[in-house]
Amino acid sequence: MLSRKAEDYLEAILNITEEKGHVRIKDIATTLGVRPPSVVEMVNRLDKKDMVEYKKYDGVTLTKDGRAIAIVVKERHDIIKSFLEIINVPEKIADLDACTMEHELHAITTTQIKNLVIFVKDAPEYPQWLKHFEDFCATGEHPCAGKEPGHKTKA
Amino acid sequence: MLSRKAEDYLEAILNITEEKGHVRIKDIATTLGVRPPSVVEMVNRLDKKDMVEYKKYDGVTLTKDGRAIAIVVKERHDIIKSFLEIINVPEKIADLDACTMEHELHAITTTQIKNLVIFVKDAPEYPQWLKHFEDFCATGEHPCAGKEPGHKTKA
DNA sequence: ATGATTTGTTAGGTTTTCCTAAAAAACCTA
DNA sequence: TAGGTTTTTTAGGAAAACCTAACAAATCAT
Repeated sequence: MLSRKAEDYLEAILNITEEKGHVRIKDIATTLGVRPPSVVEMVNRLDKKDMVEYKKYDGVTLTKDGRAIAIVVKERHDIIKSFLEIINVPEKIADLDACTMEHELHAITTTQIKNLVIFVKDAPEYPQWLKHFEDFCATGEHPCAGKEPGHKTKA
Repeated sequence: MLSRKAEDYLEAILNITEEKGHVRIKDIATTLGVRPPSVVEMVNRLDKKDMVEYKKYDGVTLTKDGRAIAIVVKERHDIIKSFLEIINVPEKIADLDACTMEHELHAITTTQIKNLVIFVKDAPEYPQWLKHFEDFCATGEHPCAGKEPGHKTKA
């Protein structure tokens, strides 16, 4: 198993690869907000674990394994970010917090968040409950409170 | 600022205090799945930061500051766990993953998750959309698909 | 093509968090 | 209370991430 940080590096390498085609130590350092020597150290470790191929003074490339992990992490990131945006967390904060949550969640949890995202995005129309949720966030009142017969707190 | 781990220790100490009244090194070790020397080390550090009071061979107690932090973390934990259970993550997994998520989320994110939880729990009745979500998880089909006029993917 | 600049690497050091093994204190029980 | 058990503490060490400072390689521009 890789550490969170190792996963972060792989994800960054994937992103840079997709954006620029080839990955320099400096790019990784900038992306992750660390200094070049830290990158060299981690890249060496990832190389030892066959997650990247790395030759001194040359670029870094993901191996099949490394790429697979990077893609999984990135997908988790996107799903979590989508979920956060659904509940009206601003985009930038959603992106940041997705970075925190993208590691170490149980597969079932990720699946359920994913289900919720798809449930909302594939809905025939913009869901009523989300409109209600927005109202609720704004006013603290249930838009449909008092209209219903039963008035229990949860099932 | 405290590290995640430091927060975990404070939370554990709070929980043990509430359950047992007084906190032994061994209890913390068992709760967190670490060895006693690790606990002694951390407790010393927390003592230096005035988060706990600790006297050798005697118990550990939270200071006002330590208690305040522990309570915040625990509340976040409970909110996140509630949210996960709403989207049908099993209780034990929800509890575990809440441990991961309870640190380092932006205040806005926590607030929005909290809003969602309250929105559901305070609803006049068990929400229709959650029933639909459950159906969707089971079948992969929107219960109301095809019934609506507009058929767009999201707003 | 050589000197300056940028980029990358090495060396050495720090902090956090964990560990094992061994010593010390506290505790129980006969 | 003496002996044995449990708990706690100390000592010493390891791994993961990070850093700065200094050196080396590569690149660029005249």
